[in-house]
Amino acid sequence: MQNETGIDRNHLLESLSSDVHERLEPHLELVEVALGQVLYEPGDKMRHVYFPVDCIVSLLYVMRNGASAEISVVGNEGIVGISLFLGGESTSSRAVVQSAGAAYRLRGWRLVDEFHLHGELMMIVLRYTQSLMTQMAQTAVCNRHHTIDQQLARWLLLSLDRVPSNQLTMTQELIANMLGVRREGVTEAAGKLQKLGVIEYSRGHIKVLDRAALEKRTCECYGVVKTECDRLLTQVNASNRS
Amino acid sequence: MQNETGIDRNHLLESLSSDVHERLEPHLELVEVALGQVLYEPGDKMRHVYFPVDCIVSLLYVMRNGASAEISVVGNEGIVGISLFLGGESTSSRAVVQSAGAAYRLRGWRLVDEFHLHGELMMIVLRYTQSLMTQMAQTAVCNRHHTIDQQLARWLLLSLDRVPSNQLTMTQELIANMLGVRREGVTEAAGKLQKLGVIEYSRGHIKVLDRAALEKRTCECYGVVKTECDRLLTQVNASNRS
DNA sequence: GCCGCTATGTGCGATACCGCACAGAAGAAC
DNA sequence: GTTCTTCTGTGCGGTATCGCACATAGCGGC
Repeated sequence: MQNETGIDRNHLLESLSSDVHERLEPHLELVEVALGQVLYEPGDKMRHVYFPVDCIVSLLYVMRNGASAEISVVGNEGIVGISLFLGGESTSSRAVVQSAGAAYRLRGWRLVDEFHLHGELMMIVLRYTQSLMTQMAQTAVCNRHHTIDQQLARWLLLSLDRVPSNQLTMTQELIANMLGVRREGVTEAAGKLQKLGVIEYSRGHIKVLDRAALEKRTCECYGVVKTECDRLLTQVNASNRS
Repeated sequence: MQNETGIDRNHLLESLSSDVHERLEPHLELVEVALGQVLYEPGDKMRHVYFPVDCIVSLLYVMRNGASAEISVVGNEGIVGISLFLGGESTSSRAVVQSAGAAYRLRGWRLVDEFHLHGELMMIVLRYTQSLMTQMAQTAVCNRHHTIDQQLARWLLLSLDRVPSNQLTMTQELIANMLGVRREGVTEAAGKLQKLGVIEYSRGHIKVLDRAALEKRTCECYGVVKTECDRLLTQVNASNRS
């Protein structure tokens, strides 16, 4: 947390006042997580929570037949493992690293203890919980009503928002797993974007060249999620920054 | 809450210990809500929360073009208005009555105050929050991967679980709005079920004749939601029932 | 350079669902 | 009863996506 650049830190941790921060800091462990690493499986009792710094973690539901769908995504705006303080201790989805990078890790009970001290951390993580719910809701809507083209654009934007650069390391196969569609569908949609000069990609590396064009091609879902997250999370910062 | 039958009460309220219960009871107002009534619109600052008794409330997202999709459903196992204690105060979805009936209404700030007393009510509503998230997640998955037939079965089962009888008052048009599909699609799926003798319906009244058959025809989503809700909510009752 | 693996591109028939148009049928209004 | 409205049934062409098969291309290992 002594990082001076301000870009590769976790916003949730950042927004804590200094006393809470000092209580947690000794127990925060900076770890590297690898692409594809599973932070927990459905039903696993969680032992740690993670505060992503420059990694992205997807909450993914995997069906009995192996097909999957991304439920929501967590980056440096959030925290992985909220079911710990919600009281369920496990979820029905898998948390898998979608983009490798660093995260702060904390023993679950330390967060839960701090949560129950009933201070600002509680308010902050509850508001974050609501923003996650917004994301899940919009994922449901998007899955029902929008084309792969729109969903890919939404997915790229959501990922881009959680990463410091304009590059993603991600094969079309993996994106297809997240969106819950065929890989060929992603190939086609990505091909269109590349022809238009909006993105550029090759063998698992995607570079976004024209963010504004992506925003034009996506559905309203991205905007809804973005706006609601901003509302729920920046207000936290504002009210706690003294 | 002095109801002696035990069937038309709200489980969340029921599971509170007597002292919390006594604090809230004077402020609980038993109201009737009508089919189609909107409890709040996206962005509305919520003033009340509702504890359904024998009504069903859908959380529905309505797109700019008017198309819609149900995000989750709340019956006597839950509470409408959780964003109040989550801190957001409003959501991006609409809460609309899907099945008329009774609900206990409570001024929002009373619930929030009790929540911040940090007792069992907090634990209970947080666990309920997680069960709602499970439902949202599964809605997203189901929208992506399953047929209208399966989704209709899931929807009927989820509604049935929240109502004391085996009857629903609900036109195919409304079901279609919930599922986010064409009305004709629902007609076809419902027609199949009727031919098989699983349900019986006419002009807005649906009677479920063979629940087991419905469970066979639905996707895994129903089971996941049911199991997870039971886990999250009965444990609460158990731990608080002294 | 060559091999082999993984990532991406493409074509084709099948299908689930949509959008629309309209017909019948059950109640409600009168 | 007759009329009107609402709910349900059905058909048909269009399209997005699927499932599968296979072709091509970039890159690492040797």
